[in-house]
Amino acid sequence: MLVDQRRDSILEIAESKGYISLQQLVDEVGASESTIRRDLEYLDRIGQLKRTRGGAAYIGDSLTGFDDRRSRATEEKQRIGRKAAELIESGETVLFDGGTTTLEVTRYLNGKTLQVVTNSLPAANLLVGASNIELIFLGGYVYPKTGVALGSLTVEALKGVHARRLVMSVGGITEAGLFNSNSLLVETERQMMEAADEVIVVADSGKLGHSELAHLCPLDRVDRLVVDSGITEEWRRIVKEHGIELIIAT
Amino acid sequence: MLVDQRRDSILEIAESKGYISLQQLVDEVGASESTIRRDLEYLDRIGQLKRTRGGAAYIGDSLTGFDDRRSRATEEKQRIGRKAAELIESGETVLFDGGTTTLEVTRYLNGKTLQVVTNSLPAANLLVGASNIELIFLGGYVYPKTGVALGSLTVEALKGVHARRLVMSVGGITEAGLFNSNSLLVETERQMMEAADEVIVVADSGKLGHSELAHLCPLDRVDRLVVDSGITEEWRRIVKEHGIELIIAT
DNA sequence: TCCAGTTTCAATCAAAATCATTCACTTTCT
DNA sequence: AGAAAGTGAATGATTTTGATTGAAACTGGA
Repeated sequence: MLVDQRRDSILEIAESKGYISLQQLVDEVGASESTIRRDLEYLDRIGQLKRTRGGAAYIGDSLTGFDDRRSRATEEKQRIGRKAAELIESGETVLFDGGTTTLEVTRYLNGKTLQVVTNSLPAANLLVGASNIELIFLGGYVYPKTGVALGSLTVEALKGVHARRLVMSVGGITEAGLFNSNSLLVETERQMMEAADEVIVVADSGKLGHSELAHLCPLDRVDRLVVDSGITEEWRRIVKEHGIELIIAT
Repeated sequence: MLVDQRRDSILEIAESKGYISLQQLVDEVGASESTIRRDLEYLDRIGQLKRTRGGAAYIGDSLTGFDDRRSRATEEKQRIGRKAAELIESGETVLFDGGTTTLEVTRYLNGKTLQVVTNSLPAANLLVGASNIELIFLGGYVYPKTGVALGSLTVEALKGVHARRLVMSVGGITEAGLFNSNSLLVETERQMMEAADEVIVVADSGKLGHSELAHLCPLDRVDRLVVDSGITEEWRRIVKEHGIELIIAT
């Protein structure tokens, strides 16, 4: 086994368990104690591991902050994501905004050949490796909490873009329309709606009837709404009255 | 068997396995150890493989690509990164291009209050959480291998940007100037140089004397060069002759 | 607290693996 | 034929490895 190979496997084991004892590594990797010792020393020196007495601890990267949102996505959001992804066809250009529900949609694009335009750093991370996806990132001021690019740079970049569909999540929906918590975000999303032929809103049913700080647009700007089965009869009626195609993820 | 044929098959085997030992190659290819050795040396020199003791590692998008947690930077690159980070002062606006050495610089910005502009997805991931850093991402077509935004969208976005310093890595440096492997990348980097007052190039000493496909700019466009201590006497002289401040990371 | 027993560590060394270099031989092209 | 380039084997140098050793750091009981 090659040196780098061995060190990679040490890192992998360390990453999966968080902490790993030297003896355990000797057993699993199959090298001598001395060698493992030297490897740990090296990996500590280059800052990949923290050497401790009797073993080593993995140093998590700060960017894992995004990753653990994956686990926190509820089953509903996943179902909504899968259902919404079915609406997207190979060969299209699709716009994705930030938001955890939208992110779930990108997880289910597997295999589709797409041109994806997004201002969401987590979404970009998810898609950048995929060989069949051409990824265009909308630059701008990156909002620290959510990793979404916003502001005038983003709006300007959007003016040069046109897409078949926009997949968007919102903070709240009332009869007055869609809402979000941040006015910069709303400004960017408005421009996204301009740039897309069809607007698909993904939202869990808890968002219905809930309003937030900034008003985004009236309901009839939405073409399709993907929501979980918790939607009330009344809201089904309202949605239909506004000419929105209602898609329920079961 | 023809030379190129043999080298192709080496690459193929390396790609499929990620790592490959020299002995394994001797067995599978059927050439002598010396020949394989020479082939690996060649393939390393032209940047298709990374030669390691006992074998070689494939360079490319066989894995998820740029996932920086897995690809460990060498000690040299870390030292260069730390040294270059010292050149940056709180309160400044700094441009970072893609590249693994540049990425190392961003790791050592801790504590500094900065406005950071970058087209590198890995760099953005690293910095997005930092409370004292205002992050502006330059959008564009995201190049899958490296996670760097390139192309006309990026160039356009750069036209609206001005920064105190640019930190840039390159593929090769000769007396004719700086080189990189990708002409789209070069185009973007040229615009970055336009947008910055001071150009800092970070490179390990192996890049010196090495040329690549696309010519970026002549040497005298560089203000400072941060390099490891492996730099030869001759290159020290050349660098100084072109009025570049040489900074050696020890 | 102290002590004895245990675990872990750093340093050292010889064996093994890998490497760079050299050289004789073959092939290819002029 | 003769030069140039490629190949494979042999050589000694270098690096890595695994075992050994005594020192240092922990542990639990008195």
